[in-house]
Amino acid sequence: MARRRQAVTIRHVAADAGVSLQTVSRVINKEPSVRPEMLARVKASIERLGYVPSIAAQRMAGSRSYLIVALNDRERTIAGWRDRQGTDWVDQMLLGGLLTCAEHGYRMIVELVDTHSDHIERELRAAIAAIRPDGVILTPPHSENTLITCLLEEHRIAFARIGSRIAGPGFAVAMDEAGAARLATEHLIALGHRCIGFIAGPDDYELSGWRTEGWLAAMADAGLPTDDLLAVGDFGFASGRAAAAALLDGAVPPTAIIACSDQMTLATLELARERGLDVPGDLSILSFDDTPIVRFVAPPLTAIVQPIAELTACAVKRVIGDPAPEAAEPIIVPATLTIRASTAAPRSLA
Amino acid sequence: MARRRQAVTIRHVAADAGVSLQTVSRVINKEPSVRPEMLARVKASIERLGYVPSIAAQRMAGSRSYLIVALNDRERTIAGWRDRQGTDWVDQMLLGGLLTCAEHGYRMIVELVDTHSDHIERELRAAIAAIRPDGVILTPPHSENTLITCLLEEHRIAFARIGSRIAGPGFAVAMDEAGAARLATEHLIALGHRCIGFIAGPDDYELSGWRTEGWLAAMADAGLPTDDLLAVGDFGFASGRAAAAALLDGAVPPTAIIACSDQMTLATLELARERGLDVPGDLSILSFDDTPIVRFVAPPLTAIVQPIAELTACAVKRVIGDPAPEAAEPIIVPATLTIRASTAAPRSLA
DNA sequence: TGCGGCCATGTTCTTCGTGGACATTTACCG
DNA sequence: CGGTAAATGTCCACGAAGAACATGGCCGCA
Repeated sequence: MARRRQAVTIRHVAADAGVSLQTVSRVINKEPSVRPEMLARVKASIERLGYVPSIAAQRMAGSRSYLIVALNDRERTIAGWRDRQGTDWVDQMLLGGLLTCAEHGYRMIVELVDTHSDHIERELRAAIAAIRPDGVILTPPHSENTLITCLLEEHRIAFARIGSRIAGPGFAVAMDEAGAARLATEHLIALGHRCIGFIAGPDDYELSGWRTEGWLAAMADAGLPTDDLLAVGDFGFASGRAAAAALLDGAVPPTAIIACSDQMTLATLELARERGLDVPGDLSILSFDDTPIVRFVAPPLTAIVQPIAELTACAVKRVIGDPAPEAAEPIIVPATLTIRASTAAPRSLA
Repeated sequence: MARRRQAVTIRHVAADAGVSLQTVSRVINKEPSVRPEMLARVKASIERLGYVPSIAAQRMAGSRSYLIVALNDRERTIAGWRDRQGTDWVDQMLLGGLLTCAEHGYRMIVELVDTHSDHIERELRAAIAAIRPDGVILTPPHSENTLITCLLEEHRIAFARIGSRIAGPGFAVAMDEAGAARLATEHLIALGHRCIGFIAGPDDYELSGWRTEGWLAAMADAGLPTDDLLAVGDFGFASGRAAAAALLDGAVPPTAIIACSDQMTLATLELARERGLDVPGDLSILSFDDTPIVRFVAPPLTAIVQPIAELTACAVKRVIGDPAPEAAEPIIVPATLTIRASTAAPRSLA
C-alpha cells in the first residue's frame, strides 16, 4: 500500500519557497544576482525539504556531472588486491581522491582499464560517453599515454597525470623525488653517518636521475664524498643484492645504505644479516618505498613515504577547480620520511 | 577552432542504421520483438559509431542508473587508510565490488558516511537523491542499522547487508563462520594435534558463537576432548594474552591454539616467545584474521581468510539481479585457510 | 477471395530534473 | 519620466525510455 516515494525536486522547493524554478536553480549554482532575502528563503526551503539536486539531471541540462573518474590499470590493480599486498598505491589514491571529491561535492568512480592498447581507447571512450565525468585522474602507467591524453583533450575533459612531470596537456602532479632523496640522506647525516651508499633505480626511469641528484646534493652540502658509494639496480631483489654487495665490498664500506625500492632494500637487509652485520648497529638501511612488508619486517624499516594521497588530492582539486586543462606548471608535492628501527647512529659514534 | 565534440546519441545510431529511434531503444533494452536482421544492423551501427548510452539520460528517463553505492563507515575507512594498515577489508570489498559491477555494466561509487547518527540519515538521503543508485551495499557497522535499511526500503532501493545473517530486509551476505572454525580445527587435527585450544571472541558478537560451535563440532567429530581448551577474549591484545596464558597453564596445555582475532593471535605469539616455546614446534598458532601484520610477522601466521571480495561480489550480483529486496535467504560464503609457517605437526610426533 | 489478427516497425508525444537563453518586471538614478 | 541594470520569471533543450497508435506484411481460416 506504501506509495512510491516521490523524490523532492527543484519544483517542490520552488513551490515551497514561492519562487520560480530558475531562482532556485540560481541559488543552487551560487549565481550572484539573488537578493539575500530570496536566497535565505530558498535555502530554508531546501533545508526543510531536504532537497538535493540530481546529478543525472544536472548533467543532462549541460552542467557538471560532479563525477570524477580515477583511471587505474586493471591488471596492476587487481594483482595488487588479489595478492593482498602492494595495494598501498591504490589505497592511498582512493583515500586522497575520495575525500577531496567529497569535500567539494563530487563523487569518484574508479575505472579499471586494460593497458592492452586495443581495448584502452574503446574502454575509455565508453566510460566517457556513459559517465560524462567532469574530470579524470590518470595514474601510472596511463599518465603519459598520449592515446589517452589526446582523447581527453578532444572531449575537453580536465585531467591530471599523477606521477608525471612532463608539462601539459593536463596537470602533472608528482612527488619531489630529489627532495625525498635529500631528506633521506640528511636524516642519515644527522645521525652521524659519513659513508652513505645509494642504490639507485634503473636509468630509464626519469625519477632515478632525480633521486640520485638529491642524494648527491645532500652529500655535497655536507662536504661528504660520494665516490664508490653509488650502485644501480633495476628495482628487483636480485639486482639489489648485487648492488648492496658491491657497496659493502667497495673501497669505502658504507655505514648506511639508501635503496630506491622495497625489494632492493629487503635484499640489502638479507645480505647484511648473512654477513653478520647488525641493523642498524653496523648498517643503517633506508627504503624508498613504504609497502606493508617494509613496515612489518624485523627491524621495521625507516622509509620515504610517497605522498600518494596528497598527490591525488591535489590532482582532484586542480581538475575540479580548473576546467581548462591548458598548459600548466607541474605540481610537485614534498615527500616525508617515516623513521623506524632500521636507522640509527653508526656504532663508531656510540 | 576545434569544434566541440558532439557526443554520439541514440539518434545518430538510428540514422546510421536507417531505422527508427524506437527500434534502437528496443535493441538497447533487449526487447524481444526485433528481427535478427534488424538487430544485427543496429548493433553494427552502435559498434561502428561507438555509441554508449548516457547513464544520466537513462536515469532521467526512468530506467536504471547503473550505479551501485558502497556505503562504508567514514572513520573506520579513513583510519585504516591513514594508518596504512587494516585496509584489507575495504580493499577486498572494492576488488569484489568493482569487478562484479564492471562485468555487468555497472559502476560503483564508494560513499563514506559518519556513523554518528545525526548525520547518517541526512548523508544517506543526500547520496540517494544525488546519485539515485540502483542498489546499495551495506558494510559493517551499517549492515544492521535499521535507520538505514528502513530508508532504503522506503526508497525501494535494493540493498545487501554484508556480514549480517539476520534475514531481510535486503539481502544478508555473510561468511560461514562455523565452517571457518571447522576448517581451522581440521587443519590442525590433520597435522596431528589432539589438544587444540580455542580463544573465542566476546559473547555479544553472534559470530563468536558460530565460530565456537564450528570448533566444538570439528573436535567432536574427531573424538577429541574440549574440556579446559576454551578461553574467551574481547578481540583485543590484552585479553588474548590472558586467554592464552589460561590455556597454557591449564589442565591440558594445548599444542595448538586458534585465536579469533589478529590481536589475540599476536598476543598468543608473544606469550609463547616469552615462555621459550617454539612456534610452530612447541605450539602451532592460527589466526582468524588475515591482516598484513599477521602475514609479515615472524613466523608468518596461518590464518582464516575472510572472503570479503566474494561476499561483495555476491552482494552486488544479488542487488543487480533482483530489484525486489523482499525477504530472501541469507547467503553464506565459505571461508578459506591460508597455510603459512605458524602451524606444523606437534613436535611429539616428529 | 476476403477477413481477422498478430508481428515487426515507424511516428509522435510525454516524462524525467535541471540549466541556459531570453523576456519581463522591479527599482533606482539623474 | 526615460534609461538602465538588477532581480526574477517563462520556455525550451538535453538524451533516452516508453506509451499510444498507425502502418504494412503475413498468416490462417472460412
